[in-house]
Amino acid sequence: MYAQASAKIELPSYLPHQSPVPVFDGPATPVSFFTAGAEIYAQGEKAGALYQVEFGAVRIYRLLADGRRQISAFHLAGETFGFEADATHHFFAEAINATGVRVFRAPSGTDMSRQLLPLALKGLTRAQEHLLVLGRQNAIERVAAFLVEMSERQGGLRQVELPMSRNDIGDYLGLTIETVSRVFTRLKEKGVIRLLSLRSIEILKRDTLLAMGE
Amino acid sequence: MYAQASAKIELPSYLPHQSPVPVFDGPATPVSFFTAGAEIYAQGEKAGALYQVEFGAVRIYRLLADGRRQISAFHLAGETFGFEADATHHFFAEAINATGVRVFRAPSGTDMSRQLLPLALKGLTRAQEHLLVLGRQNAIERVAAFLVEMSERQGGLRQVELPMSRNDIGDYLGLTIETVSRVFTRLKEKGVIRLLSLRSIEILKRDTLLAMGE
DNA sequence: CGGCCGCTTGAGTAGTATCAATGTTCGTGG
DNA sequence: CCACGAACATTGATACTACTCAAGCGGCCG
Repeated sequence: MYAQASAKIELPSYLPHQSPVPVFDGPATPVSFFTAGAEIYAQGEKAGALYQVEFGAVRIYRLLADGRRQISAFHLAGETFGFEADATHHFFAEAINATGVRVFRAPSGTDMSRQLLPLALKGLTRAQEHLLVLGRQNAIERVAAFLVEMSERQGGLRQVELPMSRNDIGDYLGLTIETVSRVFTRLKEKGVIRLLSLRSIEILKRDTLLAMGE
Repeated sequence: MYAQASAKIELPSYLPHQSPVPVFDGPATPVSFFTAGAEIYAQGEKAGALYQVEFGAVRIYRLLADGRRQISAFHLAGETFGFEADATHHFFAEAINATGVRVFRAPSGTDMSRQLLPLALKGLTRAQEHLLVLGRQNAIERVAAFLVEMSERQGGLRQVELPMSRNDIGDYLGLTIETVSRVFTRLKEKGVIRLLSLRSIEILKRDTLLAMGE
C-alpha cells in the first residue's frame, strides 16, 4: 500500500532529544524514509535488523482478529527498536509521520548482547510500568500518565509535541478515541493543560498532572 | 514481617516443566526458602542478583499510592527473574507459596549479557503480549488468555495448576476478584472448564478457550 | 469441631464504550 | 490565496461491562 518514499518528506517540527548515536560500530548505513502510515515491518516477518529513529515517530502494535489494536510502544527520535526474542517479528512497526529510520544489520556471527541488553531491559521496564497503567488506572490517570511520559521523553519541557493521533493515543492507553477526547477537554477545563494545536499541548499544572498519573 | 524460613516447607503438588538449569557457570549457590507471602526483594532495593525458581511460584508487582496493585508477571519453577535496567529494583517480588529460589551473584566484572539477553527479550515479548490483554480484551477473554498461558507454561496439559489466589489472578488481569470468580463460574456453566479444586482446573474445551483468549 | 480466610453470589452503580451528529483541521487543487 | 473535501476530533445520548458494597458459603487449619 504505502511504499518507502525517498522524496518530498516534510521535516517534523520537533527534534531529537536524544542524539542518534549509532547502535554499534559498523559501516555507515543509509537512512530509510517512510511516509505517514508506512509499514516498517510486519508481525510474522523475519527479524534480524535493528532500527533507530532519526526523525519522526514509530508505533509498535499488535492486532486481534477482529481488528482491535494495542500499541505497545511509541518510539521517538534517537530511540532504537526491532530486536526480538527469536527470528520472527511478533509485532507490527509503522511510521506515524514522515519518518527517517537508520537500519543496522550486524554481520553474521557478531555478538550484540552487550549493546542490546540495556535496550531490552529499558523496554522491559517501560512495558511493565505500562501494565500498571492499563491494568489499574482509570481514563484520567492514563492520559495524565501518558502526557507526563511524553513530556519527560521530550526533556521535561512545558510544551509537549504529540506526533500521534487521538486514535493512536487511545490504542496505546486502552481507551476509545472519544474517551481520550473527553479527558483532554476535562484537563483543559481544569486548567491543567492548554491545547496549542491538536498535536501540541502546554502543561500548565505539572504537579496536578503528576499526582493524577500517580 | 515474613522472614525466610528454612524448615517445614511443604512441597507443592506441581513440578517444574522446565529443568532448572543454572543461569551461568559459577560456584553452586544454596537454595533460599520462602514461605507464602514472603518478600524476596522490594521496589527501591539495590538489585544485582539473579533468582531462579526451584519450586513454588513468585509474583512480580507494582503498587499505586492508594494500594492498587498490578502483578506484571508470575514465575514458575525453572524460570529466572530479578534482572533490572539499572542498579535498583523497580518492582516487588514475593513468594506466592512455599517457594525455593536459587540466588546467583555474578562475580563483579563478569559480563552476563549473553545469558541475560534472551531472558530479557522473552520477558519483553511476554509483557508486550500482556499489554494487549489488559488494553483491549474483556473479562472473559482475559481469563481465557490467562488459563491458556498457564496451561502452555505447564506443558499444555488438560489439567492446570493455579498456584495463586483469585486475588492474584485479578491483579494480574486488571480485574476484581469478584469478576474473576464470576468468569470462572460462567466458564464452568458453559462446560469449558471444570474445577478439580480451587487451585486446580481441567480444560474441557481447549478450542473454545483458545478462541476466547483470541 | 469451630473459626477464619478465601471464594462465590447478588443488587445496585460508576465509568467507559457505543452510536450518532456536529465541528475543526489540513492538504489539495483551482 | 482561497475553497473544497476528507480525515480527524469533539460533543451528546444511551447502553453495557465491570466495580462496589454486602451477604452467604465452603474448605482448611488449628
